[in-house]
Amino acid sequence: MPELPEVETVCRGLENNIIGKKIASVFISDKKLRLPFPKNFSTDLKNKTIISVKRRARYIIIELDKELNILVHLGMTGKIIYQTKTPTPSLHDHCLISFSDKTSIIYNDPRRFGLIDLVKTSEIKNHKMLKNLGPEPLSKEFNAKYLQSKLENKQMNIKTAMMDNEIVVGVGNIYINESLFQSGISPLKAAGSLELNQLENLIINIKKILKKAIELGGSTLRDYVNLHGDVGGFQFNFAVYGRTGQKCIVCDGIIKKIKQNGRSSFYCPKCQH
DNA sequence: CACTCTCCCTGAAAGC
DNA sequence: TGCTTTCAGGGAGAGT
Repeated sequence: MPELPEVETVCRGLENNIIGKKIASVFISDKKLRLPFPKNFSTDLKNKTIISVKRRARYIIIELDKELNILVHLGMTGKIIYQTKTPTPSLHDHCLISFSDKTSIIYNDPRRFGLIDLVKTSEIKNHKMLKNLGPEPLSKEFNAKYLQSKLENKQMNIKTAMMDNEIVVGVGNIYINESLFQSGISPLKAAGSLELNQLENLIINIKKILKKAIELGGSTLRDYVNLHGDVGGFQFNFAVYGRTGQKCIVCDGIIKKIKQNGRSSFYCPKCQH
């Protein structure tokens, strides 16, 4: 499941491989992703050149010439695969962009939770999916004072609050579970009840974990983009995620699994308070 | 306004 | 073994 580090990895891979290339042809499937493909998608893209690849939250923004941008969200199961030979669309391939040098990128997404849209440069900031997003987790803007101001008086549990994209973007289920564990904070704790130093600690751990994951993702970047379309050697050793019933790695507590707002939370009841 | 629930979707895994 | 059920989860929008 692509969380922010994976999206960042994909962006860097695209940056290294498709900048300056000219789009020769575009194929789209007849199935719709979270939203249908924009009208005239294929014809609008034809003969455009890739200028840059950027990321905002978990969205990939592929900038083209003529003030046009492809907005991509990988959802749960979306993948972008770069190929140097002419591909034929296979199962769950929903968008295939071929360049004039015969290379291509393929968007594959079995569950179709992903999203592909076309946005004018002047309209990016006001795009429905982007306009209400909070700060990037690795930015200076995401600090304890800021977080305290957003969480004060909130009764909602801290875990759910941290997954709210208006508070901070790109902190998915796995990473918030791990970050709360590293911070010794129970996912059940009311968001507004945390002390400033606890928030500081939580933020440090979120940044640390995300950075580490990006580093690991980055190290296998070449494989990811060019060969298999999956993250090969990228392994994160989770302390709590998916470890229901197993022993805590720091005390003799047993990892517990609960549901919060329809999402699984994993924590050690003995060392997270 | 604050918060929770539902839905979208397929495939892997668990249950029977 | 094979069928059925559950679960996974990002994010918008509906519901309370």
